[in-house]
Amino acid sequence: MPPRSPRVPGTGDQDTKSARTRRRILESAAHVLSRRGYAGTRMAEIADLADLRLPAIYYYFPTRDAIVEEVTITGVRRTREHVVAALDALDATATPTDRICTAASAHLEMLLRESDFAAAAMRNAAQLPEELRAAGLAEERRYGELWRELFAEAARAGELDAGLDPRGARMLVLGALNWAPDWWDPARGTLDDIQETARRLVRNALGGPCQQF
Amino acid sequence: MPPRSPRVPGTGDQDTKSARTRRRILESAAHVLSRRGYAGTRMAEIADLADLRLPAIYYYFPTRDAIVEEVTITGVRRTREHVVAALDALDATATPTDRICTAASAHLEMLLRESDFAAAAMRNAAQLPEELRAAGLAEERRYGELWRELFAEAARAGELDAGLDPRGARMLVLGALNWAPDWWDPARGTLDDIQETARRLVRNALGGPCQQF
DNA sequence: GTCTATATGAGGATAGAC
DNA sequence: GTCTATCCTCATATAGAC
Repeated sequence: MPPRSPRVPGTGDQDTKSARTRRRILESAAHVLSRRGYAGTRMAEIADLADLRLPAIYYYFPTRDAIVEEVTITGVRRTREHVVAALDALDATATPTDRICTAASAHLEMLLRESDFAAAAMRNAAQLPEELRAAGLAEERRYGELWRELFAEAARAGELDAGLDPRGARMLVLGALNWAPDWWDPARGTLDDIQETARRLVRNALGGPCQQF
Repeated sequence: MPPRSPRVPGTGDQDTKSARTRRRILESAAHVLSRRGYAGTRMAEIADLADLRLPAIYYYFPTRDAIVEEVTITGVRRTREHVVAALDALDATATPTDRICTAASAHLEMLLRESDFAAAAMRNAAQLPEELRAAGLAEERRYGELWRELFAEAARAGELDAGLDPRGARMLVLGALNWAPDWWDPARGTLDDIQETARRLVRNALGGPCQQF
């Protein structure tokens, strides 16, 4: 019998062997998915990475799409949780601009270091077949809402250049971050470097009243 | 015998029926490729779109990969040509910042309106198998060089925030643009609107000495 | 020269017996 | 959990038709 969903919703699975194997499958799938895209993701490659024989996967998941669905939804959820945690850790004196920069930094961290899940989710959303895309929609909306709110706060505070369309600006910023897995090379610069550059670039970009200091 | 390469290298094909059909195949392939990704691109879907029976494609191209290769290389080349043309049309008084904004605007135009080729090339570069990626490398490098030079000019002129890593900034900007096909919806705003937002966002982002005016 | 109908064969997801 | 079998989808080959 495949392991059931975790009893404590936010906490993750128990640590039985079965739960570990299931996790290993998902991690492998996330890895493959993030580099090969939806259609290029082969069960055999997932199995290899997870160090399993292919049919064993069917003990844990009914279909390939079920794996993809769980990976993408998890990717978005974890990213949101990570970003929320980073925002919550901010001082109450942080400005809306600070909050956007912090969110960008956390988003990038998730994408580049924490988890293939995030990369798999963000990079493939547009390529998923209709049913799968629909399954992830609620989670995506929730994360989108977070960013919409961040930009809305900045706009209200007069920290968002009034010449910018908020939606366009928000999507361009997220695109800049989401594209990073394509070119970022840990050998050419630390994660910290690129986060620093991203924060600075974003801070400039929002460009309310002159930001240089 | 399949039609030979055009006699006049820079000029594109003649307008024989054969040349038109060949073009139709490439356009269909670009369309499919840009939405489905490399592995998801089916010959049958290309054939449908091109209004041909599948085997007819093999009269024009030896393999699926040959089509993908031509689409991606063409996509990058056309984008570069379009951007170069936009830059050449600029006044001699244009600043390095103006030039970057113009390039960004032209890049976006290519991606969103001019051509599925551009979207197919940019969105799939990372997913291509080794041989295909190698085939497009020269063209990609050439386009990359153009952007590197644009940023270098800005840096020399003191128009690039000294706190920004030039490579990181450049790649983040390009990512912002390349992601646009994922979310831009012509029904929600004109191309002009998003170009305007992109130009403004980029101008802010580079953020040399204060840019507000 | 420009294509169509049909065949082949590989690779791949899934089923079922062990 | 594994091994083997099935069945399907797909790129590509072959043999012509017009």
